[in-house]
Amino acid sequence: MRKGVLELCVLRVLGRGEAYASDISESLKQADLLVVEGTLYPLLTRMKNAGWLEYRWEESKSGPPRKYYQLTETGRILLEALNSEWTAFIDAVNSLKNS
Amino acid sequence: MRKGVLELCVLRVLGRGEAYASDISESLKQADLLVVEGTLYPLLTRMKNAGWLEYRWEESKSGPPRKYYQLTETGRILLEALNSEWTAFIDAVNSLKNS
DNA sequence: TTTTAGTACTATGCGAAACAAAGTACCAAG
DNA sequence: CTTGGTACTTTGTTTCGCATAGTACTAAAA
Repeated sequence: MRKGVLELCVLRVLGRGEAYASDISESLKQADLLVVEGTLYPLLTRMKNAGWLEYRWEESKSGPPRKYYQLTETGRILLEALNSEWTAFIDAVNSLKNS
Repeated sequence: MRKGVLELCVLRVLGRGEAYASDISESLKQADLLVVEGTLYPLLTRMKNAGWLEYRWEESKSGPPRKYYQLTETGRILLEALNSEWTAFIDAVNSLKNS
């Protein structure tokens, strides 16, 4: 059911500031949106390749270095666009209830 | 973005009474949800095979006979379940906005 | 009567997305 | 130097929306 909406979710999370995969995963989890590694990592790569995200490496004290992602200008514009699309979509689906 | 939600849409339309493919297509179109033949027919077949829908043939005066679909009991139960899932999902995604 | 147009359903194949599973690599503690 | 935890990568599978082409039935035009 959530297919295609995860992009919006990731954009919304990153709209609050930069984060690396585990941060994002944790945010989604707290919103009751469970996303597994095999979904999140390829998704982030796709979004980066599309020019919506960029990242910088940062060393970690407890493990390998992390990719900290943040929105690009394009990503910010897309976020606004998807926000509108999302509300329009909800309205469309909900208009089918009853009547 | 609408992946996996089309099922719910079709269930909602059929929740209002039996209909054949073109009826359903028209209802979705009026809700601003454009669905093409190549999507709708396989979807109806999948849902029928899953036991959520059943159909009866009816002759038409202007063309080949039509499959009039209606919800099965299983389909009605699923509709209720997906309605709940849908609102929960909306809440989850919207909880990511701001904060 | 044969052809054409419109409607309804079927069949095949493609591409993208979510996911599972296994693997690589880095670090710290024992 | 092995073990466990963390972070990212790679590969393959399944499902779903969609495009495309095809079959079949009816009615009206040529």
